[in-house]
Amino acid sequence: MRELSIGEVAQATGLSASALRYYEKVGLLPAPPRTSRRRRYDERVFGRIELIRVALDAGFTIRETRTFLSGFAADTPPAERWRALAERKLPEVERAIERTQRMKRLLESSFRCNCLQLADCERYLSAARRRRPRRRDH
Amino acid sequence: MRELSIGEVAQATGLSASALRYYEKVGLLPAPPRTSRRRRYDERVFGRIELIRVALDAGFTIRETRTFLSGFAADTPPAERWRALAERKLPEVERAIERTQRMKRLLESSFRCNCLQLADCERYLSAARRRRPRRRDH
DNA sequence: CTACGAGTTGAAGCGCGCTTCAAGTCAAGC
DNA sequence: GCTTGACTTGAAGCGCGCTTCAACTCGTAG
Repeated sequence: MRELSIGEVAQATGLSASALRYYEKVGLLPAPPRTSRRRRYDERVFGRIELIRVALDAGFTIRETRTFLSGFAADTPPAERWRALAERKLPEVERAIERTQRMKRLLESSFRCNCLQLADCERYLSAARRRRPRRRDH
Repeated sequence: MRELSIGEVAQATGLSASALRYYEKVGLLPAPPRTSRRRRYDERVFGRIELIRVALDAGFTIRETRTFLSGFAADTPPAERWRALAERKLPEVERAIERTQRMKRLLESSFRCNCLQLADCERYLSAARRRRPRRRDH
């Protein structure tokens, strides 16, 4: 079984060496054995990295990904662990979708005003504010 | 025309006083006159703040918002300036939408595997990697 | 006189996922 | 013996939009 340097793993996965070191530091990747301080990976690291990428691509933070990979309930099958974490994550992602869609709508539709100067917009909005109820949604 | 303290403006807009000071520092809000160092706003600040909120809500960064508010082409009407900036911003926001939607799909659909242990997933993925072409989309 | 509360400033901190830097280590090739 | 190049480490930096902090200044009320 061929051993790989960090550079080779980086090359093969498209990640940077510094990212791999970082993943190790934060506990996503197990620390591989070393030969005169240099990391020597074996091929199984690719599976692990794939898992990490899927989790991060799905929007999980490093911390959440670590929970998935090495956290609680090691006896529960991965698919079920994923489902549990995903269920908790979903609302957040859905809010993100809505937010970005709102942003798109705002970009496309806002400022139909005919003001010739920003100052006119400002005066108009200040005046409108006195007539309308104020709302903050955040 | 009533003068307002930073606290009153904060209260009325739902922003924090520190955010208002920050907006002033980065050039989104003009520096109001001061009475013994304290900011004294007049009502027109509300129009300005409304403009800022719309721009930030639409996804513009502080820098872009500043460009919109006080940047180039002061002779061009606001609506047109907005359109120009929005057009440049749209692709980015659309990418964000697609990204979050991909995240949602990943959360919902991934990990249909039947592995009982993560290690099984890892081995499976490492093996799959040897058989399939590798792709990195980022 | 004293205490309080709301304001002031510049600098530092935060969370996130890395990257970058400085300074060193090591093996192989010439 | 010297250079090269890939690696090592811990610490600091980044971009973003603020927040938080320490130390100070005022005006007013009691």
